[in-house]
Amino acid sequence: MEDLREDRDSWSSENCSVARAMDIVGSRSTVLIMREALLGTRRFDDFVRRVGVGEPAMAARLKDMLAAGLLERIPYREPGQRTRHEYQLTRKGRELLPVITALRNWGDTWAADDAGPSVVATHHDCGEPVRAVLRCAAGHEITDGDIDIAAGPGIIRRA
Amino acid sequence: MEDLREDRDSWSSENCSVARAMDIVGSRSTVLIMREALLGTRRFDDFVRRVGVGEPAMAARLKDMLAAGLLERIPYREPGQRTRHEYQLTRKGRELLPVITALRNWGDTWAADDAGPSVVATHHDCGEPVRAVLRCAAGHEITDGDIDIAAGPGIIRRA
DNA sequence: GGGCTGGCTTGCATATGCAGAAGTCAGCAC
DNA sequence: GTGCTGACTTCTGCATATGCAAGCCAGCCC
Repeated sequence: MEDLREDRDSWSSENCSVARAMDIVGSRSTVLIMREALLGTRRFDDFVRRVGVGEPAMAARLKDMLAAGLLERIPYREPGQRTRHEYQLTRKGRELLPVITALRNWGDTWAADDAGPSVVATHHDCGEPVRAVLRCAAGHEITDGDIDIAAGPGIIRRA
Repeated sequence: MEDLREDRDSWSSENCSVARAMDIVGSRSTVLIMREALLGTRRFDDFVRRVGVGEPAMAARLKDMLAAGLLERIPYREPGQRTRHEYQLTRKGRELLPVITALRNWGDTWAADDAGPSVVATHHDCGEPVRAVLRCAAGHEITDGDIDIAAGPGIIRRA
């Protein structure tokens, strides 16, 4: 199996999924909004208060995230209230959970408060803490970065 | 098992590992430098060329990352050359691999080029593709976000 | 039809990030 | 001691992100 790290300059990073993902969720506030959305927050004011960002910034970020398809705007109506809109995660947005979880794990280990982490994700069925881990399609868990980098269909080779 | 999502306003996000992680690795260029570092890049010029960022920005980012402890500056000497320095990942930096992998997975699925992903991480032992997945300490794989949010030692309650 | 409230928008000032071009510096080769 | 090269630093200028304060608007209540 070829490992592309051995000749890094033989292929370019123009087509890079990491870069494209960062173009969409690469800012601090977008990630914190995702954190809150994954915790169940759906309303504008709650996002503003819980994320700790100003209203103008929040409105701009939510607009970007709607355009990116991470959230969708759903009308709802509480009894005796007028129609409002809430922001619900799309599948595209929900699937960022491993990213947020990996970030939280890393932060818990390397940037935690002296008191320790404030929250822990646990498995609903068994109550054990949940972590983002690397696993191959054959089911093996990857331990010390025991991976190769192989070419995908969209690779761009160069001289 | 209590689920903190049920009363989100009973605890604050001041002590948030996600936010702290984003303070360190929250910019696009930092993540792309991590991508390259995890692919084996160690020298300034290579980082500049492969990440596609200007020299001043790269110098600033690398300085931040040294200060954050993601990289360390190691002197080396090629025969017939003067002493130089290269940037090696620390353990703290290497452990961002699940974050980068989760981002790459997500980008491959939701923001890929028509041609498909350019590279795929594969398990060195078996050659199967590697993904970041959620797993609990008891070994169960988490499927549809089947998690609760429990209090950690550093939680900050409020009225 | 006037007030209230949630959900924004506008305006202004500041801070950070990045590109591009050019200059600096260290030290081995010669 | 001069040239060369990798590794930066400096300078200028623009674009984006964010904070704060204030204003606007829709529509249900009364």
